Amino acid sequence: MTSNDKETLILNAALQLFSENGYEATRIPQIIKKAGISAGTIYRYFHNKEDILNKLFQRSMNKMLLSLTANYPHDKSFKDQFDFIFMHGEKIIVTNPQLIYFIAKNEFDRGLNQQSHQAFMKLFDFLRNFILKGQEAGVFRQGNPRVLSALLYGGLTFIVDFIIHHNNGALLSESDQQNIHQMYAQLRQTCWDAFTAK
Amino acid sequence: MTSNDKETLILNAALQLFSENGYEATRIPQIIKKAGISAGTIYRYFHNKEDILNKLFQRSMNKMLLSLTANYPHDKSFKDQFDFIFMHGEKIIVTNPQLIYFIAKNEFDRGLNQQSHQAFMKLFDFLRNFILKGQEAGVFRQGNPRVLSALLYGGLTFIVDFIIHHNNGALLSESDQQNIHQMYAQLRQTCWDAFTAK
DNA sequence: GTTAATGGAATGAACGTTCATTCCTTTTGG
DNA sequence: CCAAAAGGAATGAACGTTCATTCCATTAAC
Repeated sequence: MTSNDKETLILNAALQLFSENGYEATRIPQIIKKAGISAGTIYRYFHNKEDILNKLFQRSMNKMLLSLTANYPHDKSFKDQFDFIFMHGEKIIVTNPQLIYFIAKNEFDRGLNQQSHQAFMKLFDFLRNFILKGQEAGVFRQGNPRVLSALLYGGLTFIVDFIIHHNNGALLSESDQQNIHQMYAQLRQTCWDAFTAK
Repeated sequence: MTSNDKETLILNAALQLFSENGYEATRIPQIIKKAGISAGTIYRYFHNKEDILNKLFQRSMNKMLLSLTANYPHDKSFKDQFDFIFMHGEKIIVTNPQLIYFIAKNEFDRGLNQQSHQAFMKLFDFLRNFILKGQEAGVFRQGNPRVLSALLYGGLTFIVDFIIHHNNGALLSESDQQNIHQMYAQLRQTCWDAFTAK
Protein backbone atom coordinates (compact mmCIF):
# COMPACT_ATOMS: atom_id res chain seq x y z
CA MET A 1 0.00 0.00 0.00
CA THR A 2 1.63 3.22 -1.16
CA SER A 3 1.40 6.54 0.67
CA ASN A 4 -0.86 7.83 -2.07
CA ASP A 5 -3.34 5.08 -1.32
CA LYS A 6 -3.43 6.10 2.30
CA GLU A 7 -4.21 9.69 1.43
CA THR A 8 -7.08 8.46 -0.71
CA LEU A 9 -8.25 6.24 2.13
CA ILE A 10 -8.40 9.24 4.44
CA LEU A 11 -10.17 11.43 1.89
CA ASN A 12 -12.78 8.78 1.14
CA ALA A 13 -13.48 8.23 4.81
CA ALA A 14 -13.74 11.98 5.31
CA LEU A 15 -16.07 12.35 2.32
CA GLN A 16 -18.50 9.84 3.72
CA LEU A 17 -18.45 11.32 7.22
CA PHE A 18 -18.55 14.96 6.12
CA SER A 19 -21.48 14.31 3.82
CA GLU A 20 -23.37 12.41 6.51
CA ASN A 21 -22.70 14.58 9.53
CA GLY A 22 -21.10 17.74 8.22
CA TYR A 23 -17.57 18.93 8.65
CA GLU A 24 -17.80 20.35 12.16
CA ALA A 25 -19.59 17.37 13.65
CA THR A 26 -17.11 14.90 12.18
CA ARG A 27 -14.41 13.92 14.63
CA ILE A 28 -10.88 13.06 13.67
CA PRO A 29 -11.10 9.74 15.55
CA GLN A 30 -14.08 8.85 13.35
CA ILE A 31 -12.02 9.45 10.23
CA ILE A 32 -9.15 7.47 11.69
CA LYS A 33 -11.40 4.53 12.48
CA LYS A 34 -13.14 4.48 9.11
CA ALA A 35 -9.89 4.86 7.20
CA GLY A 36 -8.27 2.15 9.29
CA ILE A 37 -5.24 4.21 10.19
CA SER A 38 -3.96 5.87 13.33
CA ALA A 39 -3.96 9.40 14.67
CA GLY A 40 -0.34 10.09 13.93
CA THR A 41 -0.58 8.96 10.32
CA ILE A 42 -3.30 11.39 9.39
CA TYR A 43 -0.99 14.29 10.14
CA ARG A 44 1.66 12.92 7.83
CA TYR A 45 -0.71 13.53 4.94
CA PHE A 46 -2.62 16.60 6.08
CA HIS A 47 -1.63 19.66 8.07
CA ASN A 48 -4.85 19.62 10.07
CA LYS A 49 -8.57 18.93 9.87
CA GLU A 50 -9.22 22.00 7.74
CA ASP A 51 -6.63 20.81 5.27
CA ILE A 52 -8.58 17.58 4.82
CA LEU A 53 -11.73 19.59 4.08
CA ASN A 54 -10.03 21.74 1.47
CA LYS A 55 -8.14 18.94 -0.27
CA LEU A 56 -11.35 16.91 -0.37
CA PHE A 57 -13.40 19.82 -1.65
CA GLN A 58 -10.92 20.55 -4.39
CA ARG A 59 -10.64 16.91 -5.39
CA SER A 60 -14.44 16.75 -5.60
CA MET A 61 -14.67 19.88 -7.71
CA ASN A 62 -11.97 18.72 -10.07
CA LYS A 63 -13.63 15.32 -10.44
CA MET A 64 -16.93 16.92 -11.35
CA LEU A 65 -15.44 19.47 -13.69
CA LEU A 66 -13.38 16.81 -15.43
CA SER A 67 -16.42 14.61 -15.83
CA LEU A 68 -18.39 17.50 -17.31
CA THR A 69 -15.70 18.88 -19.61
CA ALA A 70 -14.11 15.68 -20.95
CA ASN A 71 -15.57 15.00 -24.40
CA TYR A 72 -17.89 17.98 -24.03
CA PRO A 73 -19.81 18.42 -27.31
CA HIS A 74 -18.85 22.05 -27.97
CA ASP A 75 -19.93 21.95 -31.59
CA LYS A 76 -23.30 20.29 -31.13
CA SER A 77 -26.68 21.87 -30.45
CA PHE A 78 -27.63 23.44 -27.12
CA LYS A 79 -30.07 20.62 -26.56
CA ASP A 80 -27.26 18.10 -27.01
CA GLN A 81 -25.01 20.08 -24.68
CA PHE A 82 -27.81 20.34 -22.14
CA ASP A 83 -28.41 16.61 -22.30
CA PHE A 84 -24.69 15.96 -22.00
CA ILE A 85 -24.52 18.03 -18.81
CA PHE A 86 -27.53 16.26 -17.36
CA MET A 87 -26.38 12.81 -18.36
CA HIS A 88 -22.98 13.29 -16.77
CA GLY A 89 -24.51 15.04 -13.79
CA GLU A 90 -26.72 12.05 -13.16
CA LYS A 91 -23.80 9.66 -13.54
CA ILE A 92 -21.74 11.58 -10.99
CA ILE A 93 -24.60 11.81 -8.54
CA VAL A 94 -25.71 8.21 -8.73
CA THR A 95 -22.16 6.91 -8.60
CA ASN A 96 -21.33 8.90 -5.50
CA PRO A 97 -24.19 10.93 -4.11
CA GLN A 98 -22.11 11.83 -1.08
CA LEU A 99 -19.94 13.99 -3.28
CA ILE A 100 -22.74 16.33 -4.25
CA TYR A 101 -24.17 16.33 -0.81
CA PHE A 102 -20.81 17.12 0.67
CA ILE A 103 -20.43 20.04 -1.71
CA ALA A 104 -23.91 21.37 -1.08
CA LYS A 105 -23.39 21.19 2.66
CA ASN A 106 -19.97 22.78 2.74
CA GLU A 107 -20.09 25.09 -0.22
CA PHE A 108 -20.03 28.32 1.68
CA ASP A 109 -18.79 27.22 5.06
CA ARG A 110 -16.00 28.85 6.87
CA GLY A 111 -12.95 26.66 6.60
CA LEU A 112 -12.83 26.69 2.82
CA ASN A 113 -9.77 28.54 1.61
CA GLN A 114 -9.29 30.71 -1.45
CA GLN A 115 -8.21 27.77 -3.56
CA SER A 116 -11.36 25.84 -2.74
CA HIS A 117 -13.57 28.77 -3.61
CA GLN A 118 -11.77 29.13 -6.92
CA ALA A 119 -12.35 25.46 -7.62
CA PHE A 120 -16.05 25.95 -6.99
CA MET A 121 -16.22 29.05 -9.15
CA LYS A 122 -14.62 27.16 -12.02
CA LEU A 123 -17.49 24.69 -12.00
CA PHE A 124 -20.07 27.40 -11.45
CA ASP A 125 -18.66 29.47 -14.30
CA PHE A 126 -18.84 26.47 -16.57
CA LEU A 127 -22.60 26.26 -16.04
CA ARG A 128 -22.97 30.01 -16.15
CA ASN A 129 -21.17 30.24 -19.49
CA PHE A 130 -23.35 27.54 -20.92
CA ILE A 131 -26.44 29.47 -19.89
CA LEU A 132 -25.06 32.79 -21.13
CA LYS A 133 -24.24 31.34 -24.55
CA GLY A 134 -27.69 29.84 -24.77
CA GLN A 135 -29.18 33.20 -23.92
CA GLU A 136 -27.04 35.00 -26.50
CA ALA A 137 -28.11 32.48 -29.12
CA GLY A 138 -31.73 33.18 -28.21
CA VAL A 139 -32.31 29.56 -27.27
CA PHE A 140 -32.64 30.14 -23.54
CA ARG A 141 -34.91 32.68 -21.91
CA GLN A 142 -33.40 36.04 -21.05
CA GLY A 143 -32.78 37.36 -17.54
CA ASN A 144 -30.30 36.84 -14.75
CA PRO A 145 -28.46 33.59 -15.52
CA ARG A 146 -28.37 32.91 -11.80
CA VAL A 147 -32.07 32.19 -11.87
CA LEU A 148 -31.59 29.35 -14.32
CA SER A 149 -28.51 27.99 -12.59
CA ALA A 150 -30.38 28.19 -9.29
CA LEU A 151 -33.12 26.01 -10.74
CA LEU A 152 -30.68 23.51 -12.15
CA TYR A 153 -28.34 23.40 -9.20
CA GLY A 154 -31.10 23.58 -6.62
CA GLY A 155 -33.10 20.88 -8.34
CA LEU A 156 -30.15 18.54 -8.53
CA THR A 157 -29.22 19.14 -4.92
CA PHE A 158 -32.70 18.52 -3.67
CA ILE A 159 -32.93 15.26 -5.54
CA VAL A 160 -29.66 14.24 -3.94
CA ASP A 161 -31.23 15.00 -0.59
CA PHE A 162 -33.80 12.41 -1.49
CA ILE A 163 -31.17 9.88 -2.52
CA ILE A 164 -29.14 10.36 0.63
CA HIS A 165 -31.94 10.35 3.14
CA HIS A 166 -34.15 7.79 1.56
CA ASN A 167 -31.95 4.98 2.82
CA ASN A 168 -29.68 6.70 5.28
CA GLY A 169 -26.64 6.79 3.05
CA ALA A 170 -26.62 3.10 2.22
CA LEU A 171 -26.10 1.95 -1.33
CA LEU A 172 -29.09 2.35 -3.61
CA SER A 173 -31.33 -0.58 -4.41
CA GLU A 174 -32.23 -1.27 -8.01
CA SER A 175 -35.76 0.07 -7.64
CA ASP A 176 -34.39 3.18 -5.94
CA GLN A 177 -32.03 3.68 -8.84
CA GLN A 178 -34.86 3.37 -11.34
CA ASN A 179 -36.97 5.77 -9.33
CA ILE A 180 -34.12 8.28 -9.26
CA HIS A 181 -33.43 7.82 -12.93
CA GLN A 182 -37.06 8.63 -13.60
CA MET A 183 -36.99 11.72 -11.40
CA TYR A 184 -33.83 12.74 -13.12
CA ALA A 185 -35.41 12.43 -16.54
CA GLN A 186 -38.39 14.47 -15.37
CA LEU A 187 -36.13 17.11 -13.93
CA ARG A 188 -34.20 17.28 -17.19
CA GLN A 189 -37.33 17.74 -19.26
CA THR A 190 -38.78 20.26 -16.81
CA CYS A 191 -35.56 22.26 -16.68
CA TRP A 192 -35.30 22.27 -20.45
CA ASP A 193 -38.85 23.55 -20.74
CA ALA A 194 -38.10 26.20 -18.13
CA PHE A 195 -34.90 27.22 -19.90
CA THR A 196 -36.47 27.50 -23.32
CA ALA A 197 -39.98 28.79 -22.57
CA LYS A 198 -40.39 32.29 -23.92
CA MET B 1 -37.73 43.21 30.30
CA THR B 2 -39.81 40.07 30.77
CA SER B 3 -38.46 36.51 30.73
CA ASN B 4 -40.10 35.95 27.39
CA ASP B 5 -38.05 38.76 25.90
CA LYS B 6 -34.86 37.06 27.02
CA GLU B 7 -35.81 33.80 25.35
CA THR B 8 -36.42 35.71 22.14
CA LEU B 9 -33.10 37.46 22.56
CA ILE B 10 -31.32 34.12 22.75
CA LEU B 11 -33.21 32.66 19.79
CA ASN B 12 -32.51 35.68 17.61
CA ALA B 13 -28.83 35.60 18.44
CA ALA B 14 -28.74 31.87 17.74
CA LEU B 15 -30.57 32.33 14.43
CA GLN B 16 -28.00 34.78 13.19
CA LEU B 17 -25.04 32.67 14.29
CA PHE B 18 -26.46 29.33 13.17
CA SER B 19 -27.28 30.71 9.74
CA GLU B 20 -23.85 32.25 9.37
CA ASN B 21 -21.66 29.51 10.76
CA GLY B 22 -23.88 26.49 11.17
CA TYR B 23 -25.04 24.87 14.37
CA GLU B 24 -21.95 22.87 15.24
CA ALA B 25 -19.50 25.70 14.65
CA THR B 26 -21.51 28.11 16.77
CA ARG B 27 -20.22 28.30 20.33
CA ILE B 28 -22.40 28.94 23.35
CA PRO B 29 -20.16 31.87 24.39
CA GLN B 30 -20.88 33.46 21.00
CA ILE B 31 -24.62 33.22 21.60
CA ILE B 32 -24.19 34.60 25.11
CA LYS B 33 -22.19 37.56 23.87
CA LYS B 34 -24.57 38.42 21.03
CA ALA B 35 -27.65 38.05 23.23
CA GLY B 36 -26.03 40.14 25.95
CA ILE B 37 -26.68 37.64 28.71
CA SER B 38 -24.53 35.42 30.85
CA ALA B 39 -23.69 31.76 30.59
CA GLY B 40 -25.96 30.56 33.34
CA THR B 41 -29.01 32.40 32.07
CA ILE B 42 -29.15 30.47 28.83
CA TYR B 43 -29.82 27.27 30.75
CA ARG B 44 -32.73 28.84 32.53
CA TYR B 45 -34.53 29.02 29.18
CA PHE B 46 -33.13 26.00 27.34
CA HIS B 47 -32.13 22.54 28.44
CA ASN B 48 -28.99 22.56 26.32
CA LYS B 49 -27.56 23.68 23.01
CA GLU B 50 -29.60 21.16 21.04
CA ASP B 51 -32.76 22.49 22.65
CA ILE B 52 -31.97 25.94 21.28
CA LEU B 53 -31.63 24.46 17.80
CA ASN B 54 -34.94 22.65 17.98
CA LYS B 55 -36.91 25.49 19.50
CA LEU B 56 -35.48 27.84 16.90
CA PHE B 57 -36.18 25.45 14.06
CA GLN B 58 -39.77 24.97 15.14
CA ARG B 59 -40.31 28.68 15.63
CA SER B 60 -38.96 29.28 12.12
CA MET B 61 -41.16 26.63 10.57
CA ASN B 62 -44.25 27.90 12.31
CA LYS B 63 -43.51 31.44 11.23
CA MET B 64 -43.19 30.40 7.61
CA LEU B 65 -46.21 28.15 7.62
CA LEU B 66 -48.32 30.83 9.26
CA SER B 67 -47.19 33.38 6.72
CA LEU B 68 -48.08 31.02 3.87
CA THR B 69 -51.41 29.78 5.18
CA ALA B 70 -52.90 32.96 6.64
CA ASN B 71 -55.37 34.37 4.12
CA TYR B 72 -54.45 31.66 1.63
CA PRO B 73 -56.70 32.00 -1.46
CA HIS B 74 -58.10 28.45 -1.45
CA ASP B 75 -60.92 29.29 -3.80
CA LYS B 76 -58.96 31.20 -6.41
CA SER B 77 -57.16 29.91 -9.49
CA PHE B 78 -53.93 27.89 -9.35
CA LYS B 79 -52.10 30.84 -10.84
CA ASP B 80 -53.37 33.05 -8.04
CA GLN B 81 -52.40 30.48 -5.44
CA PHE B 82 -48.99 30.08 -7.05
CA ASP B 83 -48.47 33.83 -7.02
CA PHE B 84 -49.61 33.99 -3.41
CA ILE B 85 -47.03 31.41 -2.38
CA PHE B 86 -44.30 33.21 -4.26
CA MET B 87 -45.28 36.64 -2.99
CA HIS B 88 -45.27 35.52 0.59
CA GLY B 89 -42.13 33.46 0.08
CA GLU B 90 -40.35 36.53 -1.20
CA LYS B 91 -41.58 38.60 1.72
CA ILE B 92 -40.34 36.07 4.24
CA ILE B 93 -36.98 35.72 2.56
CA VAL B 94 -36.28 39.41 2.09
CA THR B 95 -37.46 40.26 5.59
CA ASN B 96 -35.19 37.70 7.20
CA PRO B 97 -33.02 35.75 4.78
CA GLN B 98 -31.22 34.10 7.68
CA LEU B 99 -34.34 32.16 8.45
CA ILE B 100 -34.36 30.32 5.14
CA TYR B 101 -30.66 29.89 5.18
CA PHE B 102 -30.77 28.48 8.66
CA ILE B 103 -33.43 26.01 7.60
CA ALA B 104 -31.60 24.95 4.47
CA LYS B 105 -28.41 24.42 6.43
CA ASN B 106 -29.93 22.47 9.28
CA GLU B 107 -32.83 20.76 7.62
CA PHE B 108 -31.47 17.27 7.82
CA ASP B 109 -28.83 17.61 10.48
CA ARG B 110 -28.54 15.35 13.41
CA GLY B 111 -29.73 17.22 16.44
CA LEU B 112 -33.19 17.88 15.10
CA ASN B 113 -35.76 15.95 17.10
CA GLN B 114 -38.99 14.33 15.99
CA GLN B 115 -41.00 17.46 16.67
CA SER B 116 -38.74 19.54 14.45
CA HIS B 117 -38.99 17.08 11.61
CA GLN B 118 -42.75 17.12 11.90
CA ALA B 119 -42.70 20.90 11.74
CA PHE B 120 -40.68 20.71 8.54
CA MET B 121 -42.92 18.08 7.03
CA LYS B 122 -45.95 20.25 7.68
CA LEU B 123 -44.47 22.96 5.50
CA PHE B 124 -43.25 20.50 2.91
CA ASP B 125 -46.64 18.82 2.74
CA PHE B 126 -48.28 22.16 2.21
CA LEU B 127 -46.24 22.68 -0.96
CA ARG B 128 -46.61 19.06 -2.00
CA ASN B 129 -50.39 19.22 -1.68
CA PHE B 130 -50.52 22.35 -3.76
CA ILE B 131 -48.54 20.62 -6.50
CA LEU B 132 -50.62 17.44 -6.29
CA LYS B 133 -53.88 19.35 -6.60
CA GLY B 134 -52.51 21.24 -9.57
CA GLN B 135 -51.52 17.95 -11.17
CA GLU B 136 -54.92 16.42 -10.51
CA ALA B 137 -56.59 19.42 -12.07
CA GLY B 138 -54.38 18.99 -15.13
CA VAL B 139 -52.88 22.44 -14.68
CA PHE B 140 -49.41 21.28 -13.68
CA ARG B 141 -47.29 18.77 -15.52
CA GLN B 142 -47.49 15.15 -14.38
CA GLY B 143 -44.72 13.19 -12.71
CA ASN B 144 -43.15 12.94 -9.30
CA PRO B 145 -44.23 16.05 -7.37
CA ARG B 146 -40.84 16.07 -5.73
CA VAL B 147 -39.29 17.19 -8.99
CA LEU B 148 -41.40 20.33 -9.01
CA SER B 149 -40.94 21.03 -5.32
CA ALA B 150 -37.20 20.48 -5.78
CA LEU B 151 -37.16 23.16 -8.45
CA LEU B 152 -39.15 25.59 -6.35
CA TYR B 153 -37.44 24.93 -3.06
CA GLY B 154 -33.98 24.62 -4.60
CA GLY B 155 -34.42 27.78 -6.61
CA LEU B 156 -35.52 29.77 -3.61
CA THR B 157 -32.70 28.46 -1.47
CA PHE B 158 -30.08 29.23 -4.04
CA ILE B 159 -31.32 32.77 -4.42
CA VAL B 160 -31.09 33.14 -0.67
CA ASP B 161 -27.49 32.01 -0.93
CA PHE B 162 -26.97 34.99 -3.16
CA ILE B 163 -28.68 37.34 -0.73
CA ILE B 164 -26.72 36.10 2.23
CA HIS B 165 -23.31 36.00 0.66
CA HIS B 166 -23.56 39.04 -1.51
CA ASN B 167 -22.94 41.33 1.41
CA ASN B 168 -21.83 38.98 4.16
CA GLY B 169 -25.12 38.98 5.99
CA ALA B 170 -25.47 42.73 6.33
CA LEU B 171 -28.76 44.42 5.61
CA LEU B 172 -29.64 44.72 1.97
CA SER B 173 -29.15 47.97 0.11
CA GLU B 174 -31.98 49.34 -1.98
CA SER B 175 -30.36 48.34 -5.27
CA ASP B 176 -29.72 44.86 -3.90
CA GLN B 177 -33.37 44.60 -2.94
CA GLN B 178 -34.46 45.64 -6.42
CA ASN B 179 -32.04 43.17 -7.95
CA ILE B 180 -33.39 40.38 -5.77
CA HIS B 181 -36.97 41.39 -6.47
CA GLN B 182 -36.19 41.11 -10.16
CA MET B 183 -34.56 37.70 -9.77
CA TYR B 184 -37.53 36.63 -7.75
CA ALA B 185 -39.96 37.71 -10.44
CA GLN B 186 -37.91 35.85 -13.03
CA LEU B 187 -37.83 32.74 -10.88
CA ARG B 188 -41.58 32.93 -10.42
CA GLN B 189 -42.23 33.18 -14.13
CA THR B 190 -39.71 30.46 -14.93
CA CYS B 191 -41.13 28.12 -12.31
CA TRP B 192 -44.65 28.73 -13.54
CA ASP B 193 -43.60 27.91 -17.08
CA ALA B 194 -41.85 24.79 -15.83
CA PHE B 195 -44.89 23.75 -13.80
CA THR B 196 -47.37 24.24 -16.59
CA ALA B 197 -45.40 23.23 -19.69
CA LYS B 198 -46.86 20.07 -21.18
C1' DG C 1 21.73 -0.54 9.31
C1' DT C 2 19.52 3.47 8.26
C1' DT C 3 15.53 6.01 7.03
C1' DA C 4 10.85 6.65 6.60
C1' DA C 5 6.24 5.36 8.03
C1' DT C 6 3.06 4.01 11.61
C1' DG C 7 0.53 3.49 15.93
C1' DG C 8 -1.51 5.06 19.96
C1' DA C 9 -0.93 7.07 24.47
C1' DA C 10 -0.35 11.73 26.09
C1' DT C 11 -1.33 16.67 25.91
C1' DG C 12 -3.44 20.93 26.44
C1' DA C 13 -6.83 23.96 24.74
C1' DA C 14 -11.64 24.68 24.25
C1' DC C 15 -16.08 23.23 24.83
C1' DG C 16 -20.88 22.81 27.02
C1' DT C 17 -22.65 22.85 31.37
C1' DT C 18 -23.11 23.56 36.45
C1' DC C 19 -23.65 25.83 40.77
C1' DA C 20 -22.63 28.76 44.66
C1' DT C 21 -23.34 33.39 44.98
C1' DT C 22 -25.18 38.07 43.92
C1' DC C 23 -28.64 41.20 42.60
C1' DC C 24 -33.07 43.02 42.21
C1' DT C 25 -37.89 42.97 42.51
C1' DT C 26 -41.86 41.71 45.13
C1' DT C 27 -44.07 40.51 49.30
C1' DT C 28 -44.71 40.68 54.21
C1' DG C 29 -45.03 42.62 58.94
C1' DG C 30 -45.64 46.28 61.90
C1' DC D 1 -45.43 54.08 54.70
C1' DC D 2 -41.13 51.86 55.76
C1' DA D 3 -37.94 48.12 56.72
C1' DA D 4 -37.06 43.50 56.58
C1' DA D 5 -37.48 39.13 54.40
C1' DA D 6 -38.22 36.16 50.58
C1' DG D 7 -38.08 34.53 45.91
C1' DG D 8 -36.55 34.12 41.59
C1' DA D 9 -33.50 35.62 37.88
C1' DA D 10 -28.81 36.47 36.53
C1' DT D 11 -24.01 35.94 37.03
C1' DG D 12 -19.42 34.06 35.96
C1' DA D 13 -15.80 31.25 37.77
C1' DA D 14 -15.03 26.45 37.80
C1' DC D 15 -15.80 21.67 36.32
C1' DG D 16 -15.48 17.44 33.75
C1' DT D 17 -15.24 16.04 29.17
C1' DT D 18 -13.99 15.94 24.50
C1' DC D 19 -11.53 17.38 20.88
C1' DA D 20 -7.56 18.12 17.50
C1' DT D 21 -2.94 17.59 17.64
C1' DT D 22 1.78 16.04 19.17
C1' DC D 23 5.30 13.00 20.62
C1' DC D 24 7.93 9.17 20.69
C1' DA D 25 8.53 4.23 20.74
C1' DT D 26 7.92 0.65 17.41
C1' DT D 27 7.65 -1.36 12.88
C1' DA D 28 8.47 -1.78 7.97
C1' DA D 29 11.21 -0.92 3.69
C1' DC D 30 15.20 -1.31 1.03
